Amino acid sequence: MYRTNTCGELRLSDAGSQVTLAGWVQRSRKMGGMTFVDLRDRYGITQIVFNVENDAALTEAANHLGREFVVQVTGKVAERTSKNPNLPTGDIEIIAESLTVLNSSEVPPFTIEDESDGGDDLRMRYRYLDLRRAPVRSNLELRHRMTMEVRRYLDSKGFLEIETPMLVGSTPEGARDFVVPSRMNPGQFYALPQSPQTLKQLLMVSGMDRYFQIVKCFRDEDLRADRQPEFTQIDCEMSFVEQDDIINLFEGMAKHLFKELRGVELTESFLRMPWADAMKYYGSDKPDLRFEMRFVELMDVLKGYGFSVFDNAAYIGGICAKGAAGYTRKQLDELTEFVKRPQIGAKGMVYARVEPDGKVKSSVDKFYEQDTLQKLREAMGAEPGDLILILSGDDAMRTRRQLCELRLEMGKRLGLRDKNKFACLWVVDFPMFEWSEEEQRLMAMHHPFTHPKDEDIPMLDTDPAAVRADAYDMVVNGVEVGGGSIRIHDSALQAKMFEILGFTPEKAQEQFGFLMNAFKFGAPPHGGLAYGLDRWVSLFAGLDSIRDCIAFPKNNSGRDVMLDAPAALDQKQLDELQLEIVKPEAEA
RNA sequence: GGUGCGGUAGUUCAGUCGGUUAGAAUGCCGGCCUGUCACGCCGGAGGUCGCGGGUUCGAGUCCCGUCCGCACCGCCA
Repeated sequence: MYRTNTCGELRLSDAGSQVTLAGWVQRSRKMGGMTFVDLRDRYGITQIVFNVENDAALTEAANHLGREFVVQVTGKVAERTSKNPNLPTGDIEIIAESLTVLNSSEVPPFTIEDESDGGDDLRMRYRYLDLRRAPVRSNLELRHRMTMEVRRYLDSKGFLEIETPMLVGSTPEGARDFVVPSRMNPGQFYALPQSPQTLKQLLMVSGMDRYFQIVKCFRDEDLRADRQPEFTQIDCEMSFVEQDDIINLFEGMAKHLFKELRGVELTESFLRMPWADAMKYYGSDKPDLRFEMRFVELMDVLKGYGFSVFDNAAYIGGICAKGAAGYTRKQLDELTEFVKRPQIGAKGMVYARVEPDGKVKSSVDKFYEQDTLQKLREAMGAEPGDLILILSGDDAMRTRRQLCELRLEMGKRLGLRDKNKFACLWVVDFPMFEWSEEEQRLMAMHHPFTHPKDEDIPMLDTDPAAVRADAYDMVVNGVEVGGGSIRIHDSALQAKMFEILGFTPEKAQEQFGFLMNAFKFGAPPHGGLAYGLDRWVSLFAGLDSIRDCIAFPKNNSGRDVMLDAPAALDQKQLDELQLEIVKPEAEA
């Protein structure tokens, strides 16, 4: 037996008992005649004490322990003469009687402590060491508890967890696929699923009725702090349901998770905001509602006074930052620089302070009389001490997106984006399509299996761009944590959808014939939703990047720096797969 | 595909206007120390300044290219 106890469980009540612990040497402190060793495992840290008065040879052995040595220690639990209130085990220590080095260790390349001295890249290279650190481990523990709670909740609602294949066919719509060559079918390729979308719909045709799966999905697109090429979805589908049924059930799950994992009791129903409102008032389909600061459109108020920037604008919008009238010229210049950054792209920013006496002082005072500025103040609902920030532009949608960035920045600066506050909502009534400049055609905004709103179906022929869908996203603190839709279950409507998306009937049959065929055999009305597990865990743990809750994540360029993948294949493997690497001419 | 920031000791970083032997902290090694828990004290070792080229009497520093990392835009049905 390697151990009788873990390094996290012994307390004062255990004093006097003989125990054996095993773990890693976190650190040792040599005091001359005595040596303290902090022994660490998954469960905590326990102090071991060696004393020359008890055993000189054993103490000498302890003095040669290095960081991260794996050791086994037997001894008596004793009350400490000086306790450490920072450790759960801080009231006791183990008076060592024997010491076995189970394995030595090289000096780790970074310190394995809560606050490591290692940079991201180095820690990823040695991720197995990084995972020894308590903060990283606790993220994985939270992730584990989350999947357990998801299974518990969905099982209680009658859901079946069913696995779907990882080797599937490539789909033309949507993200790029990771592809896998087939040795037995030379020249042909599987694709890894971007999501089990069509398969779960087929499970509904099979009568499975309530399905879920905690499943890896793969998308060969560029990465971000919140985007990995492989990520985990909580993928769900239900039959004989309307949008409200799905929203209610998964809102229930969200509340369950908040309660179990964060101890946050959410009693109110989540706000349901039409997509058009989200864009109009927040410039985003995933508004952060931890703070209000709604957009106010100011075309009627500010246009036509000779300020050409506004007079020529297709959109003028403002936000009101409560209590920020004291912003200095430097701070305002910083904000102007912020919105002018290339990735935001605004031309400039107009500001107006409401002074204690109610007068409005703006950066465009020479164009506007005080009574016009008072109309501005009224429109914005601004009070003395408030700061009004205004952006304008010749493209309403683009200007709203810029204003959205400014709003989020102001929210951050005013401390309104508290990681311990949670604002949940559903964004509903998404447009069915969006225009793709690159492809010069309509693309499905959600996916091509999404059911249009019944009342908008007639517009599929006349004005498809105006058609709304039975699609919904759950948004928490400005993060899209999940989304779904009611699906088309009628093969004729599905065929029409493909037609609008520019598929020929032959192409649609080739790519999605299996689905449309299945729909001919009694497909039930159905719909579903997928939650992004990594994003939920990041949200609950207050992480800046989903990498921190993934055991072995990829870096910014999609590489696994620990495994050094991806890598070239041996010629033998290439031959077997009948693949040929064509090098660029410059290299040949 | 694009933009920005970064790459100097094991690690995290500083390094002025281009100028002597490239520094600090921490870690590591050795010594001292019997109540530490970020122990303390003394001493020591440790550098391809990412790589290649250029400018210059002289480059960690300036220029060009390139590789790598991070953030973002495009992209992500």
